[in-house]
Parts: sequence; structure tokens; C-alpha cells
Amino acid sequence: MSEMEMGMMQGILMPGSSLGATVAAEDDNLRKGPWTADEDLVLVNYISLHGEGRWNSLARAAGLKRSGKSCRLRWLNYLRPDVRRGNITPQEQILILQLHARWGNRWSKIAQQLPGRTDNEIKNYWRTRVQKHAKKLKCDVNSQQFKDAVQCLWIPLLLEKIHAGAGAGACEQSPCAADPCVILSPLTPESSMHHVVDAGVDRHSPDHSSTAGTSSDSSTPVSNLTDIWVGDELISNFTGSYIAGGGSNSAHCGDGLAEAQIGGGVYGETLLSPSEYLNQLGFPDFEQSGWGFSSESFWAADDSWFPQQQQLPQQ
DNA sequence: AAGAATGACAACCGCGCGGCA
DNA sequence: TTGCCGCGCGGTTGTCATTCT
Repeated sequence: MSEMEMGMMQGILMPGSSLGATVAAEDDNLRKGPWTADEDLVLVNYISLHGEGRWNSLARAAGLKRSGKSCRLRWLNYLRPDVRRGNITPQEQILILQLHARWGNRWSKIAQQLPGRTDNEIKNYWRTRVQKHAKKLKCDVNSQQFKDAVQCLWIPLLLEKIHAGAGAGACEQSPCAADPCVILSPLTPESSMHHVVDAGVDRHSPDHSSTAGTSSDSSTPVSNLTDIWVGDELISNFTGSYIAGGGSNSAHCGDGLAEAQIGGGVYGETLLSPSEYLNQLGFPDFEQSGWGFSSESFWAADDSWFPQQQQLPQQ
């Protein structure tokens, strides 16, 4: 007998009880903790037959001893057929970084731009990976200092990985295209990322810049960066030139200080190295700090997926 | 090899919002 | 108009896996 079946036998409501008492009794008997395979099966089968909707009644009707909230969460984050499992790809990382810079902790909104990804997954990625970097740099994840470092170093390095991955055939698992100039496009044809690539980039549009300057979102500092459109919303601060293509593969920094050129190892108009640039951003003695990592490996260390893909033995 | 530390992710909790009676 | 209810969101916690010492 499965765990769920045992639980159901133990938790049968007494017939004839009042509705209030029934709800209270059910609340007392609601299961918590990890979902079993049986529970997953019941939920999937029920939704496939009856569809989503009123989760509390769904949970009762399906015979699950779970709260409606728990059922909804399990379905949305794990069981939904279109949910994408697996590691966050470099192009997804870039999008998350950019969208978070624009929208902050609006995880569900960010998740809408990453088809198949859930807000929970993106939130976890941010807390475990991005905040880790900020912690190592001894700065706040929301500080302009950290944002500049992300814009000018991390994202260019991610792009460099994508370039290398395209060349090494490492994109087989990831739906990125061989042409790094359209790497953000192909997750799904209808995705807003596709929209970004195809129509959104206007690198030096004064109209967009001025619009960004009057953005109602006062929490996000507006700079002279590239502006793009995601759906019907303007995003400033987007490092867009790599998307625009043409092989420039550069990422514009928020303060205009530097321009990270992918592949050439040139950081900024003054030919700064990554570590030197970090110094300019206010992270002094990066290489000599005793942290035990170079700036490149520091940012690259975020992404365990990519090196693993590259190191996979040929079958 | 074993215990400790850390990371990754699933799941829960509390709050706020909107629909409805 | 107001209170209730369901839902969605963001923050937090718990647990298992992996890495480090």
C-alpha cells in the first residue's frame, strides 16, 4: 500500500459532519513535505481530466490530502508538462540578470520571459548563484557597484561562453543557435526573447532613452544604456549590442566607462583587464585579495553547466 | 573514509489583491 | 460597502546532494 493510500485511509472524514468542521478536520489532516510519486500521479491525472481551477476544491475532489496551495505549487513548479527542467543556460542567465536589473525581485514577471521556467526556479537561481557572487565581492547584490560588475564582466563572460559553446557544439542540450548573435531567440519561437532579438533592440534610440528616463520605476537607476522592448515594456540598461549582431559582441557599461569586448579580452576603452576593471568599479586588489580566484574564474564559477558540457566525453 | 560545510532546489508560510455574495 | 474566500507572489525554511577538510 502506498504512503498516500495509507494516509487517505487514516484521514477519512466522518460522514454527516458540518462543513466548517469538515474543513477544520481536513486542515488538521493535510499532508506536508515532499510529494510522493502517487500524489503526483493523482494530481496529473485529475488535471488532465478536469483541468486546472479552484485549487482547494480540486485538491479535495482529487482525493489529495494536500492544501490547494500545495497542489498549485506542485503543478506549476514541477508537474506542468511545459516546465523546463535542468540547468539555467548562459543565455537564460543573461536574461535573468538583465530583467532583474530592470524589475527587481519580480520573479513571476521575469519568469514570463523565460518560457518553461518558474518563478521559484529563477528565485532560487538568484539566491544561490547571483547573491553568492555579491557576497564574495563583499557588496550588496542591489548596489550599483555590483550591477556594473555584472553588466561589464559577468554578462560578457557568459557571452564568451556561448561563443565557445557554439564552436564546441556545446549547445546541443541548450536550444541556443550556432550564431551567437541570435542566441537569445530560439527557446521558443513565440517567446518574448524572440521578440527582443527580432524587434526590440534600438541601441542608440533617443526616444527610448528619454522614455526610460521618465520611467515610473524609480527604484531602478536609469543610465544611458541601450534600451530594448520586452513585450510591450521598455527595458533600459540592456546590454544589447551582442543581440543586435554584426559581430561586435560588446556590452555597454552603465557608466560609459568601459566596453567589454567578447573574445578579445579587452575590457574598456583603456584596455583594462577584468581585474583592473573590477578595481575601477571599487573592488580593489581583486587578484591579490587572497580570495583565491581570478576574476574570470570567479564569474565563470557561477556556471557549472557550461564546463561540464564542454568536458563531456564523446560518446 | 568520515564528518562538516556548502550548495541546490523543493516546499511552506504569510501577506496582499481581486472577485463575489 | 464589507467580509469572505481563493489565488498569486515573494520570502523563508527544510532537506538532500555534493564538496571540502
